[in-house]
Amino acid sequence: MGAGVTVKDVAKAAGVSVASVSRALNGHKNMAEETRVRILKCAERMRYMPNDAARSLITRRTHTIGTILPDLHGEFFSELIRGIDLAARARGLHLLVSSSHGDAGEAAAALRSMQGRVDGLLIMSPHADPVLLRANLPDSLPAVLMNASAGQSRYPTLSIDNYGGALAMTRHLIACGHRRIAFIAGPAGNLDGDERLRGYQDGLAHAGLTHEATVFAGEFTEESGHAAGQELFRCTPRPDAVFAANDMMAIGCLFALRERDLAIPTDIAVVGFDDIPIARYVTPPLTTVRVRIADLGRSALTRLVAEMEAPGASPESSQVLPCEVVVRTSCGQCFGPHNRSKSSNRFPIAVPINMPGRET
Amino acid sequence: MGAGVTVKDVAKAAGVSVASVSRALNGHKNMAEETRVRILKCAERMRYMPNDAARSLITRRTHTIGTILPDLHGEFFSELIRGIDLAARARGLHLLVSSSHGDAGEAAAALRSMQGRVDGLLIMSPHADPVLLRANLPDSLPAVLMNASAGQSRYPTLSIDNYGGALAMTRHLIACGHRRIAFIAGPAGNLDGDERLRGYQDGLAHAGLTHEATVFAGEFTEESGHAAGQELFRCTPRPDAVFAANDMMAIGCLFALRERDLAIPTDIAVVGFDDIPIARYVTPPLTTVRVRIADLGRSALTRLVAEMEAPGASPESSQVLPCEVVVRTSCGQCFGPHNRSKSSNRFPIAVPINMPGRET
DNA sequence: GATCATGATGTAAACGTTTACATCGCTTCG
DNA sequence: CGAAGCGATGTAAACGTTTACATCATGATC
Repeated sequence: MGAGVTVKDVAKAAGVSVASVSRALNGHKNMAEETRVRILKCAERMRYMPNDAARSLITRRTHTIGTILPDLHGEFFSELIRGIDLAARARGLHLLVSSSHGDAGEAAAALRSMQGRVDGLLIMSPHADPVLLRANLPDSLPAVLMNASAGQSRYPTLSIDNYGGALAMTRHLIACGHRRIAFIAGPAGNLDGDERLRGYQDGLAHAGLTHEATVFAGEFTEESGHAAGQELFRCTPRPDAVFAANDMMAIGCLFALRERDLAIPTDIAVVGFDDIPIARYVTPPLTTVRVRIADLGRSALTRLVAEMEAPGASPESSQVLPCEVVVRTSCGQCFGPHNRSKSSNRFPIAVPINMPGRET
Repeated sequence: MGAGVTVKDVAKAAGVSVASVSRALNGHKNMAEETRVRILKCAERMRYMPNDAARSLITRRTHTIGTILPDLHGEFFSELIRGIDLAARARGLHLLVSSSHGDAGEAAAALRSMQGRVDGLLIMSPHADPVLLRANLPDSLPAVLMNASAGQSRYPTLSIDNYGGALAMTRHLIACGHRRIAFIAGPAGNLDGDERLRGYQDGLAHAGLTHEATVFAGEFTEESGHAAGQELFRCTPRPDAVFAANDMMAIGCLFALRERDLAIPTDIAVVGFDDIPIARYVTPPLTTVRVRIADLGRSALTRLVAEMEAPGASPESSQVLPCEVVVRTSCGQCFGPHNRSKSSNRFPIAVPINMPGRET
């Protein structure tokens, strides 16, 4: 008992037809109350559980949404999935996750294998270009892209305001009195990294500091940040601030500078991007740009559900989520407009750039 | 085109029967090579993608495993899912996640909704007692429990060696010369917390230090650790070491002690449990017990697959995963047997307790 | 009392696959 | 030449649901 109990079995036990069982289970209207409870009782007693595969086949609804992710490592994806799950759960949707697609072939296989298992797809993948999607996704399957290069796809796209965040952070550093601001870049070709670099460059340009720009190569890893930190000593004059394209590199850099006995932020300021949990616990606490990752996930799912309910209805297909500068102590004394009060180490002040996203 | 293309359509286009299409697609043996390629070409051209719901219905295989988790917050579940995903991917299995089951009813609903969608289940839930499982799971569905109170269920169970880890850490502290060792406990009734407490108590007992035991209440949160750290000043004589039941509390405690200008580890040692990523970045780097979370996930999945392939075959149904003490600097000078060399801040020495799990 | 609307229930088709079995044509061998 | 064997292919049933439609009893209406 348990497995293998079908509507048929329940029908026989209750002395009715399968149709009645189905109706009772799905709470249809035209039923004698007496029959309904009898059927329900039988189902309960027999530990009947509907087979969702069969149900999906006929209703063409799986109540499941799929997520295609490049990786599952680290706080970023953890948060992203959490945001998605939260929103999905609220709507009674299941979550099918697929990750670690090293190459386009794997990504394609992942896309195809979702066929018939999901009602919609949330996609974040470096390989998710329009042609791959076209070839491996039925036209009728709703999907939302996350963090892709926006605008070029027929799918709605959500992304982080990397440019705006980096611009704001650069301005903040300038407002703190820093002039020779170096940047540690992300891996070549990485879209997020490139946008952050652009924000940094424009921030300097707006202040007439283009000639001060110094860019170190980086790979988004702690090690590459550490290397950049050592590299930095070759510069004369030495920069008075370093802006890393993500927090892990900022932390690596921080350690490299401390190994050479530089005081942070007195001798040199260090700031990052992402606001991973670790950021507030290092010494000194890291000033950074907060990205509301869970919000990205939640928004993407919300957008997807809209698409599922009314395909192609929503006009604005592309959306950019705001970031915010989080001032802690690693950026030094602040005299800029953002500096409302001395910020606590452990309970940082969040400075909204645009409209802040809702808190999780 | 794309969606709605069925075997029937492909069959018509290729001028064969649906059976042949199915055979071609699934690579069966008895087929004329010429027919096969013609069918495959047609399928490709029409962008045919099999409907997995229909396939599952007839084959009774979903190639999907479900995970029931209490929550998705934080590094712990991120790592757990990663470990599971890694192992699942290697076997071509999909992952259906379900989380945040506040009460038994939600957990029950989650279990039932997995019916017909998964080939097996990985369950970690405080509500997953035998009777709930019995009522909501078909007898034939393989499942593996993670971190539950072992032994009382008919399902295989995997858990962390909380007791052994805490015991080893307590011994390590004693070996470092500490005597008045306080403990910050987990939330009341939490199984992991209770086991860690027991390990601490036995560790003291073995050294004849039972009279020195001091236990503070905690909730596994940074705040509760902070509170315990303040509480600690009331003790006379003051403890010379604090062992928190998890890292977040250890960190909260660390900050509380520093706020009162105690030097760590000179004035007082602080150690934790879990080895979350933050642990190595705080100042001073935290000595802690490493739990191989991803390994837990991977092992659980491996065990589940074994169960799926040969139900009830494996004799040993319960398994405990080892932990290891990670010596950094927050525990002070070590003269114990574990101390092979002065450990680096950022590249800690791992000290195996039993047999260390494989590295990810 | 015949007609009709109404509400409860049953019958059977449909969803898109896989696969056991039947069929057919060919080769091979006696 | 006919039987047997075999390989390629087609036919149809099965998986467990949902649901359009048919049926049937009941009571109301004229």
